[in-house]
Amino acid sequence: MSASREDTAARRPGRGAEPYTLASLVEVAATAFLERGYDATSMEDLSRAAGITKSSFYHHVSGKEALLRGALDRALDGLFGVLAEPAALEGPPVDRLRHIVRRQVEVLATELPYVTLLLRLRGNTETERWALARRREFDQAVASLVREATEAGATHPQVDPGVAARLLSGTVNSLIEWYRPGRVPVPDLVDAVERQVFDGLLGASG
Amino acid sequence: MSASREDTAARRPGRGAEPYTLASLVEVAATAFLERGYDATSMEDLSRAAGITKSSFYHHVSGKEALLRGALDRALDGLFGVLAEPAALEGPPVDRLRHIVRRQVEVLATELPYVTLLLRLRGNTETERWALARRREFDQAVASLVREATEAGATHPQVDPGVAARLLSGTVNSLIEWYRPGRVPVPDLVDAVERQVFDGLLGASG
DNA sequence: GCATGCCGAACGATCGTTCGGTGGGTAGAA
DNA sequence: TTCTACCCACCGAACGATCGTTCGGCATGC
Repeated sequence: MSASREDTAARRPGRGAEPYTLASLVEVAATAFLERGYDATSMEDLSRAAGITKSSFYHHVSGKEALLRGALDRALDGLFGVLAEPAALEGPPVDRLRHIVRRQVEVLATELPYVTLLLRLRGNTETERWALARRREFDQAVASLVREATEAGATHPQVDPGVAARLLSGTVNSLIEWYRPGRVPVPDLVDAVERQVFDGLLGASG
Repeated sequence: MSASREDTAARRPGRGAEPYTLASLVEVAATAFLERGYDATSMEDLSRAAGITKSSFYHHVSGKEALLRGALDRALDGLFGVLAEPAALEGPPVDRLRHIVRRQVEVLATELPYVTLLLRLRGNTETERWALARRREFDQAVASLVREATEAGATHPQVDPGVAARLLSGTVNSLIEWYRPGRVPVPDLVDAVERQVFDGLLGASG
């Protein structure tokens, strides 16, 4: 019975506004980090974006690193969720790779601020290094698939599979540098990236 | 006779070590920025990397932003130098594009720390916004070439040329995320990127 | 009356930058 | 050669500003 505290979670604050949940503040933070960068964004900036003072902001969040951690968690959950999908686990390597690339583009577009934060990490703190390690796991899963596809004779034999995998990831991840919601429809983006990655600029399936 | 001061320029310091030129300190700084990021790198870090104290460091450099400016200048000079080469100005659009991509990879590999700094800018200061504007010029020159190639019927007609150009730049620029000198021979890298960009993973030229 | 959301003020730490001084080497006069 | 004046790379210490974070108090609603 002493655990009845959880039932009253997500209570409204005094005024009629929406409550400041951790997730909502992580969203605010990630959006700000996307524009100015993590280091260059102060807690003053974040609290102002949330509409409260800096000290009030600390009433809801334990610190700056917790916001980073929350955002990175969300990004990594999205990416690893793709790897767990049935179409990413069954079938010929090339088809599985194709599915992962398409879904990864969707995740990048949908979770843009979070994934951007993940891809810009430098590994300066323990939290950053932990996230970088998990991100490396994801990249290595994709690299393994590229290697399998190469061994199956589906790709350029002249290009080192490791290098090819890095260029593949680089192409997909470069979306964060220019894509912004609403400009290009996500389905069009998915198709464009798939063509560019598998067929190149010149095109093979004429 | 009061102008004879210039003749004694580039004099050696007391000890037999090499002098601290602006270019040499920019190199030290860019290397440090590459690892930890610009904001996260302190002047204390830089001076320690140069082997002198922070105050001595300021004897040779006017400030942190001057180091950034120097590094960005070097990166932009390298990139625009590629655009000025004869092979980038004459011939069919696709051939010119191919040459630019190949040379751009070489510049990225050769000037890695400087270009990395350029590609990670957020536009927080006036200097950063100036460099971003010049970088946009470069990207637009490449985008125009992609558009020309598309109009000549050399590329996928289904993909928007603007998106294709961004993916192209993204693929090339993603090198800074993983390439480090000595791991992969530059000529191999150039070939791999060219194939990936123009023919894709699957390959078109049998 | 008590918990909770909010705030102003201030904390210590660290940042980029400045300043006064010092020591060794050099050039010029004796 | 010796003396002297100067220059310049170098340094320790401290500056003001800003950072992330903490604390004590005020108001509101159950």
